[in-house]
Amino acid sequence: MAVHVLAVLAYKEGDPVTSSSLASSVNTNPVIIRRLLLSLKRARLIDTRKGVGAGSRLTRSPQRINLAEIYRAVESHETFKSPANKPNAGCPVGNCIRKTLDKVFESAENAMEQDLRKTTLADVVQKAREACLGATKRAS
Amino acid sequence: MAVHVLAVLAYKEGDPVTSSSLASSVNTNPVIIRRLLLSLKRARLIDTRKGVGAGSRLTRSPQRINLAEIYRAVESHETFKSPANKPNAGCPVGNCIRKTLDKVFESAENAMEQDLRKTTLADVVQKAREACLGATKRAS
DNA sequence: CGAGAATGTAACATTAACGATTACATTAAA
DNA sequence: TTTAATGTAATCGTTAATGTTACATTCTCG
Repeated sequence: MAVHVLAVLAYKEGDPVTSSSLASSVNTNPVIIRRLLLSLKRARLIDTRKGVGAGSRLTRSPQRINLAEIYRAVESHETFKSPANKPNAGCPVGNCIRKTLDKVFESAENAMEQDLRKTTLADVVQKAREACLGATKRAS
Repeated sequence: MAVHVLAVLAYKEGDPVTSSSLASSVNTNPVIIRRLLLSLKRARLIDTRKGVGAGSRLTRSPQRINLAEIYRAVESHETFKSPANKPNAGCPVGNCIRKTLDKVFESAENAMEQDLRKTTLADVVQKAREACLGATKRAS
């Protein structure tokens, strides 16, 4: 969803967009969007202004924003959360496996982010546009 | 958690282990374990026998089981599920972005699995053992 | 062959996370 | 000063995951 929102912002190229219009684009509630925008603002991906005629816009050009940044801004980094369940102290494996797995998972998440880094927001917008044209042509 | 269970199985090298003892190792309920074991059995990673003195064991040596296989067996492949929310038809971006993002995420997930493939169950067990020794030494 | 021990599985309760909704104080531009 | 927008809190519903209980089934051993 975060990507969707940013894609709309990229589409509007610099014009400030309100959370209400973003919400209607994603078919959800403005408050949900605002919470999302807060995360994005914390990550300095967008810029928000308050007041009449206000809204949000990107701080950089879409070519310079990659999906890994968006992922980091939004996700809670708990794709692989070890369960809060403390393992049985009597188990010779349980006690020591946690840290080992954490390392492995961190590496896996890094690999994923590396891959996401290859795609920019501009790429997404452009490909979406192409897909759209294809669909229109097919429908006509 | 799945990895934890399999690590215990690897530790016991071939001896059948009951879901009850696995459950007490992970500090959870036998039924949870049994549900997990079903997934693992479907993926042909383990072999379960019923009846007295029964239990589960690995079908292959731990050197020949990598974490990507375990991930595939257990995870629902919805790490990035696009929200069921249908986008607003009026939004020029929303209509066409879905498929584009799905492709990107699939690629990212593949990257992650590639990374997981580098670690075998045997690696995990061995590293956990080392971590354990270190902890013991530090405590003594 | 029968008893006991284990799995397979269904039904249901509990919990946590997320989205949705409502409400309201705050801010800033016109 | 008015008004449109954000920031934020409180609450509710839904869904998924876990936990729990229960029971039929299956297998092995005596």
